[in-house]
Amino acid sequence: MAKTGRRERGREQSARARLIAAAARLFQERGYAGVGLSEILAAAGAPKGSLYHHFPEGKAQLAAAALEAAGASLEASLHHARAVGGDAAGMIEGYGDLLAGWLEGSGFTRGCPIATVALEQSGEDGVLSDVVRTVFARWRAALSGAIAEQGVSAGRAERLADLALASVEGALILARAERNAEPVRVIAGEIARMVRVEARA
Amino acid sequence: MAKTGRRERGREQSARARLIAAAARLFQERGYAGVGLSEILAAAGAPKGSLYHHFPEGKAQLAAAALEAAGASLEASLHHARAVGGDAAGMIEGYGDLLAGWLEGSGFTRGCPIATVALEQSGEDGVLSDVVRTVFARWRAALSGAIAEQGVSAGRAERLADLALASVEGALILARAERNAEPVRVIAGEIARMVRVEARA
DNA sequence: AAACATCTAGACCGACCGGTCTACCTTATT
DNA sequence: AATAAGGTAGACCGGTCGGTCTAGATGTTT
Repeated sequence: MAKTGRRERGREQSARARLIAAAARLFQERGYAGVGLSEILAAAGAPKGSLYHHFPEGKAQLAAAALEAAGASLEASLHHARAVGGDAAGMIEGYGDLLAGWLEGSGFTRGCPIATVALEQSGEDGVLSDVVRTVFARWRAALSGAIAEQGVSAGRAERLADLALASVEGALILARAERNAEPVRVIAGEIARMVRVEARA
Repeated sequence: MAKTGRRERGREQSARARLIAAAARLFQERGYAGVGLSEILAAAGAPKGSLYHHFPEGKAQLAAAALEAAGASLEASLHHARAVGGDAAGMIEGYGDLLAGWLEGSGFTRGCPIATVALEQSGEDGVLSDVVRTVFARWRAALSGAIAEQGVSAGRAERLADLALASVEGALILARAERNAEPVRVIAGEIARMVRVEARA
């Protein structure tokens, strides 16, 4: 009656996990439409049968799982950055540093793990749009929660969280285009400074 | 010896112009890889022969022309917003209003005309990356020039221009995901306020 | 060991991809 | 009228797309 993951006992990643990881990385680099199944399969070292066994609805379902995983991972990093940085401003700085590091470490191919796919979705419909929405909502909640705890009103905290999120997302676009991660750190620092001022007031 | 456009005498757009306009719109909505040539051709009402006559290097060359055109158009709007808004802060607010309006008017399918394509390019190579880089550089120059004219030091003006550009770009991502253009206006207003404070100081 | 569900493996499919090529139509030049 | 050039039109091509399907390997349960 066991339900999940009773096969591989910790030694290697399951095919499912490898597919998610490969898809997340490739979609992050070149977007949903820009990556074919064959490339994901090759990167994951899995045949088509495995893909359609674990994700019967195909590419879209795999992408949804990949975005969810990437979103959860970044959310965890956000909470971690806050614990390390001490306050909300430190959280924002840590967030910027983390992403700037990813960018440099990957030769400027890996920015925000969901932004590219988010922008490719034009209509409201589709699983992917839903996932994107909830991931952004969770990131914003993490940010605004931390800001509100510093004595900023809830409404103002939400605005600042939006601003922080948007600024870093935008900075990632510019940084990738210029192949220079500095703007990400600078802009995150700028917003962090702004949050510190308002928290003190 | 006439060189250009001696055919259609003002009555209709040339096939070339229609191709650029259709491509710009579709790439803006769904990215480079997400749109096929056949769709662009259908939207422009042109056959393949025309495409490859005007753009011998194919899809990439058409996309480069489309991004360039969209970039120049938005740059002009930026200068216009400044003239109307009076100062750099007004320019930023006008910029945000313009894009928020686009977003709403298109059912949240049209955000930044180059961001989606920009994010799909992972390597440094390629014509498209070059075009993206120069378009961003021109937008930043327009912004930082306006800010610097208000008595802000050149270096600081560049930082603020980066911040404004990044914030609005990021806000467009969030706004599209949520199908709500408010964040764009709010964030543009926030940055405009920030610029006003620094200009006064 | 027999039966079973789970998962891997990849051949195969029709549709569509970007790109090439030839034929033709229209206009300007002579 | 003849010729040349600029531009339009779309059939056609090999390759790749996402997706389906059958077969078999791998355990697990009885």
